[in-house]
Amino acid sequence: MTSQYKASRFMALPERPTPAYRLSGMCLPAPLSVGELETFSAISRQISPLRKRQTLFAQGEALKSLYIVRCGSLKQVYRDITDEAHITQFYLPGEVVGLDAISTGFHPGTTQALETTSVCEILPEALEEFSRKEAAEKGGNGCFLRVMSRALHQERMMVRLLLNRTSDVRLASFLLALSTRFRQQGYSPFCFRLSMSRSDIGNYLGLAVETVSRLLGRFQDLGLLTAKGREIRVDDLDGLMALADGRARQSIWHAGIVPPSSCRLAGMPAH
Amino acid sequence: MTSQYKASRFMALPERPTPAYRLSGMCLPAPLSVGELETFSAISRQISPLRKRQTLFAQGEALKSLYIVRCGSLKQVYRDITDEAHITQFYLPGEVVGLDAISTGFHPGTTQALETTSVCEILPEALEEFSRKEAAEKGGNGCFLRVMSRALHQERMMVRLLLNRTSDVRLASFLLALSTRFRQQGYSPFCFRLSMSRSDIGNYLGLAVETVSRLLGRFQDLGLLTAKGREIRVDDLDGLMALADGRARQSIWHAGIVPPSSCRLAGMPAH
DNA sequence: CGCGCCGTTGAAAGTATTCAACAAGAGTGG
DNA sequence: CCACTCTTGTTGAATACTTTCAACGGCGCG
Repeated sequence: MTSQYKASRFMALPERPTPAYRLSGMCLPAPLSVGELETFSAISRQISPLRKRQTLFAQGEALKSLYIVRCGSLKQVYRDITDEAHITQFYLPGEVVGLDAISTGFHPGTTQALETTSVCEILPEALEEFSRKEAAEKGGNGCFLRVMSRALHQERMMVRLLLNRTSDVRLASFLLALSTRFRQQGYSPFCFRLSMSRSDIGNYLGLAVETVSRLLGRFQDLGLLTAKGREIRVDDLDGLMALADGRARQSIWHAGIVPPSSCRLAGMPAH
Repeated sequence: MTSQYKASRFMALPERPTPAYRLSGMCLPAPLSVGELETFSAISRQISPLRKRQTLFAQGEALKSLYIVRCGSLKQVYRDITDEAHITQFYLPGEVVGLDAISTGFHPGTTQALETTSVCEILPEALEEFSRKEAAEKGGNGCFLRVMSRALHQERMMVRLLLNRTSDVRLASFLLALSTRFRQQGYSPFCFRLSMSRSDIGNYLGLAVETVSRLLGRFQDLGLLTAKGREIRVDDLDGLMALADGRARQSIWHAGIVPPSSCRLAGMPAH
């Protein structure tokens, strides 16, 4: 492990690429950076908020616009020929929705609000105009391409995360990704509310609902977090990260139930 | 099955999007269409062939160019902090290599030839020039964006394929994808040679080597194919598809060993 | 208030991995 | 060209992990 590079936690830095990847926290797409968000905001317009369960677009619908999530969250569901539904992505604030429809011009999956959600619409005309200008100025490596490339990279990391990893690593990674996202949005990374059901999480991570439930219970026993319905409080972030990175000593089922370290609640609001 | 896109069996058609997805065969990226290939050939130049095991670029290297595979095959390996290697993609002829490096400007994984392989280089200057022209003509939905979007979509399908599916479905899908690719390249879809080891396949599909080996043996017992080392002969394409689509009657381990249907070798050269 | 969905828990079953041993092939050097 | 060695592939047995099935409590919504 060559050491010439310092590992940034979740993402290679442009100036100094991470030579090896940390999988934890790769469970969700990264939001746009502040600069990108500004860029896109300039060419987007807000549309009326979606209510819970309302769809932004349905599978098979023609691509009209791309969207950026402002607040709230959505899930994207691909339905296959056996009529099974697969949740392929959760979209949180700052994320671009609809990129996977560009190739065919039709949305490959239904996208649906998990709670009251507001999104901005990027009209195709505005995007074209923007691309034209951008291309003229900077050549092919536009902002938009970078966003797509990042999505591709992250989807690849997701595959690897889900593929060889055990259920506990997957769930820990997912929770960490959420925690990171909440921090980025200025919310507490320790206390948050899941907008998706256990069943959605299980579907997304390729686990049975029962497994998700059991794991949450087990995480709680281990003092990693406190879960009450959809409210999550992270009690031991380091422990959760160790688990997600595969650095955990052993299977969580064999681990004795350790009393939580005294410092774990430091600085946290009691919920 | 029109068409403009040959792989319509696995891909939504622009005129009539498939409302629901068939996962089988989604194990590999689709090659460029004939039109796209022409477009990119115009701005690319051939470089000297890579020998087996030679790398095109290493993880962490700066993105210099994109590449299109002409003949042969490569594997892309991401190495994570625990020093585990994950094969994220096999690149076959017609596929664009390096898209996932655009976001950071550095290659997230090492890409290495599995056999003697020749690739074309798309120089960044040429690509920029091309993008500029394309944007000026058609706006933002350029050829290049479509290629990226397709890659994203396929990576997503890959996740779903690998996530809930059993090992037999995964391997059958992978073999079918290969078969399809060989047909598209004008080779026999029934007889081909795997350029990757069992271990590579297992890594890519998230299975232990032993499992891959056992499954190939079992497929053979079931009369689906004949495997001799890395030479594969598909004996029952429909059966393999049924398996990949999850339409198979039951677990392959419980299925009795059926004598192969009489027509299964029709039109096939004895190898 | 009742119904349906969501979440939890236990027990049984299945599926894939790990470990171990061995066979076969490819590459290397004498 | 052959012997040697290391990698690749195969097979069996034991183990581990996750799912499935089943039952039940709770909550929200009509």
